[in-house]
Amino acid sequence: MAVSQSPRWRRRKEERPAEIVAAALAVFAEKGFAAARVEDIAARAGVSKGAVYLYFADKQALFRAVVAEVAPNLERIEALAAQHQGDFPGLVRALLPQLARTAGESRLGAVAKVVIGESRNFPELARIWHDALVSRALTLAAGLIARAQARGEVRDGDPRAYAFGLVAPLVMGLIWRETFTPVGAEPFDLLALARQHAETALEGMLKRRAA
Amino acid sequence: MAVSQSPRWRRRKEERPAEIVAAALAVFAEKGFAAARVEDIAARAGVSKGAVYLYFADKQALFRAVVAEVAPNLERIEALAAQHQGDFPGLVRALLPQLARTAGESRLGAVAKVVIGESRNFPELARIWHDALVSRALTLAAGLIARAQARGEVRDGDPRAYAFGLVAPLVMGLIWRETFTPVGAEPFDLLALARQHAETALEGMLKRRAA
DNA sequence: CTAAAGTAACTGACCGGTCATTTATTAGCA
DNA sequence: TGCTAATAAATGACCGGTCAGTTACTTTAG
Repeated sequence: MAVSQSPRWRRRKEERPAEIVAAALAVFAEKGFAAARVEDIAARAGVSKGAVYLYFADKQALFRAVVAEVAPNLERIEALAAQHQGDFPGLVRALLPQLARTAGESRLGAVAKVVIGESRNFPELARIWHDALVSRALTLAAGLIARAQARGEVRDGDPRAYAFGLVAPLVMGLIWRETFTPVGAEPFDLLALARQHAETALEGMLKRRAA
Repeated sequence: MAVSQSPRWRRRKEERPAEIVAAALAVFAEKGFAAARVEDIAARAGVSKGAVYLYFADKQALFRAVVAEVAPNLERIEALAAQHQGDFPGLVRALLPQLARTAGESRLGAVAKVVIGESRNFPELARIWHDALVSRALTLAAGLIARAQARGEVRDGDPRAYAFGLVAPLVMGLIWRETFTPVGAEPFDLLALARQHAETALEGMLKRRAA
């Protein structure tokens, strides 16, 4: 007999880590850090639990890899901001919707939710997330605003607070989507929110034009 | 001999529940729902683990009690809004800082963080929180805005989106305080944020006065 | 044939919830 | 007033289940 059985599994040293990280992202997003079972992550990656530990030292290392996977999405935004030529309103009108789109596509919001929820138990994760993403994004925005103030486009006021006011509704919308929409709350159209908020915020921040 | 020993414990049926809820609030805020140990809550309340189960059916019931404990803080705000006479700007200038103060004093932010973090595992909690607090607050704000629009004070636009833009920075600030400040991020002055944001948001939302 | 990729059974710790037992308090009675 | 029985508050040892991480073994592939 012995019809050449297809092997029960294959050795795929190269692609395993990425597959495991993708699976981990999904399971962490769904369950949070503590409640995510390594065995479920392994199963979703089509691998046994033991195999996960061939590539990652422990569960936290796995989560760090997930954060590293999601973080680069910010860079698209940073690039966009850096090469922008026009005035402040044009920048905001381009950036906010782009941010809404990027965040909507990636699982950024889901990971953010996990970080927020587990920050006290795993401060290390909160620090990584803060340094790699949140702080950078806020500094970027505050810098753009300060420059616009220097050019006389934007009113006086704490640039960090302005930056907060600019992005918080979007972040809030993301968290809303991850937290309340699944339990039956009315969903938000992130993109529409971003567009209306961009206009409102600009109206609030810009100096009145000389008539 | 028998020098009257002070008893090892006392029977205090009346005050136990409140004490246990207070302890639970602290421990949940610090650890999240899943990672909070009932035994730690009991210890902090000065009671054995078994005693907790004399007053609460299970861990979730305990969390529901915590939510019920924190929720009424919103009612002060609602009352303030209901009895307000003046115009929309006055209302916003009163409400936002008051919200910042109330939220700052109570452990509202801490509980919110827990709800966000565990919403997928305990959707029941998310639903309770949404119905008892978030939805009510948002509906309240949207209603006030819609009325101001009807009076011609506020520009056209989705009232819910405006409401989001109005409160999101504060909520974000709360979450920031609970999540990133403990790991060394620069803290925010919530009250100052509320004040500056109130002015900016008003400038953005109000119709231009006829000159 | 050998190295390393992968498996699966196993271990040890942890924790929510239970329950038989102990102890404070109250009521009843002389 | 002092003694005792009855009651219910509170304890803490324990059980059952879960799960991160380990390890002895099997399978693939050069």
